[in-house]
Amino acid sequence: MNKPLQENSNVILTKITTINHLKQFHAKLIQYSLHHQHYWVAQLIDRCTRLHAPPHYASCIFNSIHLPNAFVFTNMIKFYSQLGAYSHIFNLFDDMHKCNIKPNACIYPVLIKVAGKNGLAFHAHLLKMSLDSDKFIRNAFVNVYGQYGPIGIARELFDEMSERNVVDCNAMISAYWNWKDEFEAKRLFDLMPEKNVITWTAMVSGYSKMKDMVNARRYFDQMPEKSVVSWNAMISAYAQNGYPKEALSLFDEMLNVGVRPNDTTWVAVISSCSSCSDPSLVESLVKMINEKGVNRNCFVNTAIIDMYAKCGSIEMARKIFDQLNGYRNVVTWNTMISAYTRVGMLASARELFDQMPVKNVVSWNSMISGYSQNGQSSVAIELFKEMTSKGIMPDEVTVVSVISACGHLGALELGNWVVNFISENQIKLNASVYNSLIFMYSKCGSMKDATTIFHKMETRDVISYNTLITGFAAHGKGIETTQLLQKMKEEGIDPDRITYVGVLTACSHTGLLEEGREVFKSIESPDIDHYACMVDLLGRVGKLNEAKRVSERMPMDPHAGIYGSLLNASRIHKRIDLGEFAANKLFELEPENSGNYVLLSNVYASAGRWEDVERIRTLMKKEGVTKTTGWSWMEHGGKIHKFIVGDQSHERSVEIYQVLAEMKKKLRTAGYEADKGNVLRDVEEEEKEEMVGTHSEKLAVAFALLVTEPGAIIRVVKNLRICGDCHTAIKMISKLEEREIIVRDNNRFHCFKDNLCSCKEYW
DNA sequence: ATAGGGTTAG
Repeated sequence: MNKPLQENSNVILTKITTINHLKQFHAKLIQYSLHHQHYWVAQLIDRCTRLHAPPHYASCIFNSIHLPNAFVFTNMIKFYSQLGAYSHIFNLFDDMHKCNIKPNACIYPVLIKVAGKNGLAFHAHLLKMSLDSDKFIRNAFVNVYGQYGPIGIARELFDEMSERNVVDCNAMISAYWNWKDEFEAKRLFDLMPEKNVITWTAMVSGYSKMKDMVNARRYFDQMPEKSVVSWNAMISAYAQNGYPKEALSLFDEMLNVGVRPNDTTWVAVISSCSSCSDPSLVESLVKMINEKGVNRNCFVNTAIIDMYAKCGSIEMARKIFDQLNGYRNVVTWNTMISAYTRVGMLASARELFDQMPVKNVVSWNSMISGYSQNGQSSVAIELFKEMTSKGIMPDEVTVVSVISACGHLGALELGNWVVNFISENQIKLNASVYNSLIFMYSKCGSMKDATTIFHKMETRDVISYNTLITGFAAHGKGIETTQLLQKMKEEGIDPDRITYVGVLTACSHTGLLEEGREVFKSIESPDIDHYACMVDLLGRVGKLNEAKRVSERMPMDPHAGIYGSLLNASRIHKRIDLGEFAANKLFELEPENSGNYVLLSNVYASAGRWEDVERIRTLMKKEGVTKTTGWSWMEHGGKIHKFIVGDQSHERSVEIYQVLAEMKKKLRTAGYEADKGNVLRDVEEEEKEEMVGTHSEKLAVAFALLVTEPGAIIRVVKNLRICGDCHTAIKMISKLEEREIIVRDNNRFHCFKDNLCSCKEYW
């Protein structure tokens, strides 16, 4: 019965389309005692490869045979090659030698593919064994060099071939596309005497890679015949280049002409659906998947998890994730981790991260960027340090997140360490890396370095411009931002809404009224943030009535930012009536934000109305509103130091309080008197409680004074809300000790020198 | 075939 079964085996095997079928078939083989035969074991393993069965299942089948032959070994190697499990493959190769099994020719292409970046060494090895003349092996090498480079060698091997068939030409075309050589790919395509469906599909995927949708579609439409793979290539082209709707409609067309989708099609379709963020679309797709009995391999399941996570149901995503126990790969884990970090559920993400059996660089990146994007920059940096200490090689994505985290913290020393690390380890510098560097340098106060990086770039994109513009805005350089706006238009880069927020903010902080008006007029459809910038600009230059009019006449409902600007302007220009109006609006919009009470009392203080200041203070106490305190951060010696009100936790606390006391003494002697009106001021209480209630920013400043040499620049970073007396204090210190002090107060820089502060308008 | 990155904010 063995013989006829083998003859029909192809028919039987192609009917196995799910892992459950495979298991049933395996049971049948055991029933007929055929499960020890080389032929059937090899076929089963091949099915495992095609169906993406879990590794333990395949290795269980493999281990059930006593002495595998070349066929079984080859298929098992193919299985591992799909998983990228290189160590397993080389172990199997060694085992073959130990068992004295001569590898047959068809194993070499598999091994060469797997050898990947080590292809060169492997090539030399095969040359020594004089195996390089085999045409399959040559073709495999064209593929390997085409993929990993140098492409010149691929071309040499291709040229040396005595006769080149379609398969060889296809390999070469794919190689050109891989190196984005559109010209050579097209030339070879035009030269080819005969082309097959694979040739045409390679052109579709090639143009898709270049994001050239017009040509991709042109070749797709011109194809004499289309396979499922051709349809997949075109659907994926749409999916990967940001046209999910087109991908889905092409999928409909595919179904209409009667082409049966395979696993790959489903993955592309599901991921298109993820980008549409349309829950009803998700429901109908899931229904279709269930009705059609789609083989839910690991890829399909992972795509489904991602789809649920991106379309709002993180619980559903987690439910499927839990059901896949034992059928997950590293991407499945990463998908779930990113699902959590995207919505800020860092604890859940971290739990999975710590639990996952195998991590890759993406796992680390997801977690690091998760922390960085959710305001936990220092944790991001900690995790990065852990990563490098474990010898895991960061890539360009890692450094982008870490540099951005350094920027948020103002951690310049650490940032420079990362820059050094990048050049030492030859990490690729792409636009994102450059952009993150521009961000970091401008956040750390060095517009010079930021500008240098900006000019170093070969091509700048809208984010490069936005980042630099925002940097100049924070440094009170208005003219520079309008010039950059001009320059980017000349370079053919369209400004977006963030560009305009940056330029308008800069105009506002520099008092460039007319320029700001011009810029605002040039915005096609200004959104609420642009209106907020205009209100801010008008308010700061003293045109308070016009500012209020703009807020009333704009086409959308004002948000807190608008009233915040009005309130701030009222403080600067001592307009009690408008201040009260804006504050009342803010109390309605943000009842939980205690900062608004403080702002209103500052308005009263600016006009010397101390009874009202006192009234607000009592009101705050009565309503149980407490000022939320934040940490102040600074960087010294590559380490981040943080301080909070009444902090005694710093290892140098005693010295810090001594410096603080000296600072006060000096200020007293110099005739400094505290600004009476500032509700944040607690000088008397501090003295009563022996400075336990000291503000975090004062502690940070004291620490900075302690650790830096006189005359050096002090860099105080992050969350420094330097108000009234602290501001005066720093100004006095800079004069007394002849130091330049740079202080960052959220997004603004204040340079204290010679009793001057370069950001005066802010106060 | 599925996963990860850079810019805004009173």
